Amino acid sequence: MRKSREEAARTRERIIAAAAEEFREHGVVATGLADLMKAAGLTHGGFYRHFASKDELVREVTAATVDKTTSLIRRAGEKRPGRKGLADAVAMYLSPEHRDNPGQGCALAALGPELGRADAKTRAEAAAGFFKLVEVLAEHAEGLRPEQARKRAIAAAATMIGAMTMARMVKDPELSDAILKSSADLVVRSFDSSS
Amino acid sequence: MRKSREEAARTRERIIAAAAEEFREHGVVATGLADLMKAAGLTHGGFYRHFASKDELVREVTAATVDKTTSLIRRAGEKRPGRKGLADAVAMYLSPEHRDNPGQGCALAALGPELGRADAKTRAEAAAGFFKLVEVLAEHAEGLRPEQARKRAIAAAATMIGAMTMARMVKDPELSDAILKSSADLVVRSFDSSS
DNA sequence: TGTACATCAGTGAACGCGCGTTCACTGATGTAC
DNA sequence: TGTACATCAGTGAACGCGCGTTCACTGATGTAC
Repeated sequence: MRKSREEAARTRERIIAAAAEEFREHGVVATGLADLMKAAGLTHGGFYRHFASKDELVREVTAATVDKTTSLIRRAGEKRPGRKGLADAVAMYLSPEHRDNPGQGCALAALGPELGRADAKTRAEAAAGFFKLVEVLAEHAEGLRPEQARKRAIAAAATMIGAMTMARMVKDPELSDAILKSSADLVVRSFDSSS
Repeated sequence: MRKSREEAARTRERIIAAAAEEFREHGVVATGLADLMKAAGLTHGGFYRHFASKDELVREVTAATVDKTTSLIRRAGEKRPGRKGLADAVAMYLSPEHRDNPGQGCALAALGPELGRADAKTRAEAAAGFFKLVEVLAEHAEGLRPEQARKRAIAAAATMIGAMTMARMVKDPELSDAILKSSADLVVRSFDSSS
């Protein structure tokens, strides 16, 4: 039954990918290893050939997903220069598509408080992801001192994450859309140097 | 062993209070009924004399806690008129004390994504709580049309909840404080009519 | 290059444990006359 | 107001179940000569 190293490495990635989706969709604690291994097309016994514990998997998933989300946001913001790029990036994050597909989206919005209760390494990965998102946003703050840009970007990132979480919680589509729209407006406005 | 009706009613409240703290501190799924009943000074067998299921308790806890948080914020904002009252309310919500005591604080910040995955009634209670918070904030928006005030208040509430969640996740005290401070600044600024 | 042996990815059963829920029991409280 | 009986709040043991983790086993892959 032994598989080649390449194949084993691919299996490991498959487990991480399946876990990333299941965790973001149902929560970390609510997702069992058996469910998640089945989603990866395996039986649960093989899990420990790849990870020392569920916590280790959570750590790896957190690191992988926050990086991926940040890259997507960065790329969305690079298509047009300056404030327009910012608006594009924010619109992508605060889109109905992102709201309706938590399994593919931002881990900070899907798992926020749970990551806050995770072990130190996982929390550190999550925190690093948050500040990477902050950096991406800060790059779009033209005409502000770097220090000021960073402050605005921190608040903007918090707004985006809170808005996505609340938009998912509110079932009424009109109200949920309003949360996304109002928050996107605030984020873009928040980088104006005037106020 | 039978207890009087009054005492039984007090017991019920004690269970809700204990659950409210345990849920917000450790998460709903991660909190067992036995733990929570012990925290209320009872054995776990008596739980079902008061609630039909864990889900029913979650629903009641959600309704009770979001109401309580909103009242606290409202009261904090009533001490001084207008924009100053807003600043007071926001400062209370985004305080290090609130961050360091999730068990006593806002359920939306402590349980956000988990409430989004809860059953319809619980989610509705949580959503109602969110919009009550929005109303409280909107009351402080002087000089804005009601429609505009509501939009700003929605984004402000999302910012507050996201900021609290991230501030709890980020362990470095300086960075965590910066999240609270930057976000509080944004929320207060966001009600300026100029921009 | 071919052969013999060690390794180990993945399977599936099993481990102890804690989960939400049920139940028989207790005895104080509530109700009916 | 006093008595007899029904009710039911709370206890503690037990239910089946799924959890994270372990383990014996398999057979293909990797390694050594």
